[in-house]
Amino acid sequence: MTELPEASRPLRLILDHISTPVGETLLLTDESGALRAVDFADYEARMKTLMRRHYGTMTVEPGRAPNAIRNGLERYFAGEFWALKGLTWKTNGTLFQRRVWAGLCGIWAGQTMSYRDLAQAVGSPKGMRAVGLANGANPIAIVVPCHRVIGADGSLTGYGGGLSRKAWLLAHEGVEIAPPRA
Amino acid sequence: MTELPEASRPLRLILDHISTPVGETLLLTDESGALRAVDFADYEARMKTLMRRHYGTMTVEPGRAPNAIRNGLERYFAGEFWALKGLTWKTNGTLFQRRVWAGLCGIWAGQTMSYRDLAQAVGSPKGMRAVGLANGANPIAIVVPCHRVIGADGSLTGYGGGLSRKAWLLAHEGVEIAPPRA
DNA sequence: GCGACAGAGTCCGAAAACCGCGAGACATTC
DNA sequence: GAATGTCTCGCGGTTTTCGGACTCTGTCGC
Repeated sequence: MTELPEASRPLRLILDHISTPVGETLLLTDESGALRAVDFADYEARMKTLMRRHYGTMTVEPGRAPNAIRNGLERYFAGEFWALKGLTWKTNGTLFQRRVWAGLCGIWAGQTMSYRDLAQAVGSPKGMRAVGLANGANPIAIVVPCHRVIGADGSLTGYGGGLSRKAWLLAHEGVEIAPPRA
Repeated sequence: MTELPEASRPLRLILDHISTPVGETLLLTDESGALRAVDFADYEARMKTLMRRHYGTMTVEPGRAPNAIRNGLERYFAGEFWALKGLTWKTNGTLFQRRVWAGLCGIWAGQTMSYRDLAQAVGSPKGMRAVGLANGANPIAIVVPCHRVIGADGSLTGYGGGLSRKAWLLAHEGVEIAPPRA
């Protein structure tokens, strides 16, 4: 992981919870109010290792995320999908990861994209598998919509928070997906 | 956020219902107003898997089909069989399937054809069974009259929406069919 | 640093299963 | 003997399934 100049002082993060239709969800924000992570409560351990990889040492204390962020998520779950567009978030991944995550933000609610096509879009036509990895390393679930990437054949194929959540989110956005293979 | 090229946007479909003498019926139309599927409400699941096979992922939202289509079907059920001739529909099957479906449209109301003869007509003299499959995969019931194909011995033999509907439709069109059993 | 390895994928080919049928071979019924 | 019924097989296009090969990147161990 590249080190960034800010490393001088450990990052101070604030941990908040909200409850959503897909379960208790964690919000990690920094002192400037920017979103640093969104993940599901049952994956808290993974989120923390991810944060540590990206930011080295840091402090985490319980608190309340800015209202803009809490409201944005609530409105998303109420059906106003565009409410996530304006949220400010920061990540610290590799160049390739940032490209992928940026690409994700180009997929609107109700759309999907295959790993292959996303790989092509970010300039690594054959890197669909790598895109899968970068996707899985996305720290900001839901807001950076990694759940909108599916297999080239239209199957769900995988999601860090569990396939059922991915299915729920896509259905919520009005996308028809093949049933989980019977 | 970087501008990313065209995420392949899934097909947007509109789902409408009409009630007919053979039961509640589903109409699926696309944004251009073309018919993409007609099926019976109690077979909705099958219709969706069929759509998914043909179009991959898609979004489906309730709405109203164009009046031309609704009226066409109503007039058909009122006895004006030719009212379906002008409707525009689109399908996405294999070459063979398209040939079969095109062949179906050559059978007028009041006529029937055997699977064998239809197979011959589309250039696969021995492919009567394959014709049966293609027939069953016809997404646009009634409008593409797959119900007008019957066994070589004049029996009904099969229909995706149930034999009773096939019998009703043929009777409605004035075709005499041997009674189911004696 | 360097190298091995795993992973939220995809394409390809082959084989098998699936059927909305037909025809031929027989058995059974008047 | 015809008429009717059951059975078996051949037919041909799709779909599904299964392996295998190929690909690119981040991580971890040395």
